[in-house]
Amino acid sequence: MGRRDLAAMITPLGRALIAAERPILHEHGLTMWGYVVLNALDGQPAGAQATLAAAIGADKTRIIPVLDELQRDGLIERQPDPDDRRARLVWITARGRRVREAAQADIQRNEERLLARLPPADRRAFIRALEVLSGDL
Amino acid sequence: MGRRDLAAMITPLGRALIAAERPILHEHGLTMWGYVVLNALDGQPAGAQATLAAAIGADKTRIIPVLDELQRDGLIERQPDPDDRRARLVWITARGRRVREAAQADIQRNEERLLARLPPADRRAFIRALEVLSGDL
DNA sequence: TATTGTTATACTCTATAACTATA
DNA sequence: TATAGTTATAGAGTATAACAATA
Repeated sequence: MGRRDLAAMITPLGRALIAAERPILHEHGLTMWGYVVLNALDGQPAGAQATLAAAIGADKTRIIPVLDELQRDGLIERQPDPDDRRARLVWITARGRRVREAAQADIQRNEERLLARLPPADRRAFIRALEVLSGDL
Repeated sequence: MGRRDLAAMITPLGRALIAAERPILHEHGLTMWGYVVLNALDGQPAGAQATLAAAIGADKTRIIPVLDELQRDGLIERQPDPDDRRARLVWITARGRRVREAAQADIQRNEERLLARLPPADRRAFIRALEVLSGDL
């Protein structure tokens, strides 16, 4: 009898990680999609909403309520593109960066507790493998 | 700048694996849930539907159409439990076992192509880590 | 009264279609 | 005519509520 299917191991693990993230994000006043958007915007120059949607693999209609909320909370800003007034440029604010970093610190602290169950070498190899395999999806 | 979040790497990877499985399962006449059910039943003694649902983390109502279809295709059988006639015992048939094994062989063959991108040591460590981390979810 | 399996209903998430304003 | 953003609608997937049979 061989190994279990990768998907059968990875999918529940991903689900568990998401479930663990949810309350942490909530403490920082973020939704999952809000956090994804902040991660995509941080370190990037201002771009159009369509560009952002494509970058995170979401429908353009999907992110609109997310952007509305992030803007209301002062974590991002939006402004019509002077070169093409159909488009709206989006960028992260200083406050958005701080919130994103604080949330990520808490999330990764929690993930470290899970990773602690692995021997150090396996743990480093696991991260390396994930970086490779999730490289170009 | 540190590593990416585990969930941010694992979730898209899981999604990609599921997407790759779908057409393979279709060739074997299986749905994703049907395959999950066959995997849960194989090697197990006949049990009640509620037990099965709990084992795969699904709602008891969720699996009913799945069981109907698997039974129609002769991959499982159902019979009222003589000791508690409210319950219906479910078990996999010989044909169900053959279909499950054939599907899994194709699925894992495909997964191996993905894993081939990793150095052999990392690849073994990755599987080991997944087995550990997905152990008790 | 509680539980198994079932069906019917409601809810959540996501994608598609339709609208506006610009190009 | 086509495209960016938006809104409204519809679809898929899932969970919740209600029911019949049995305990």
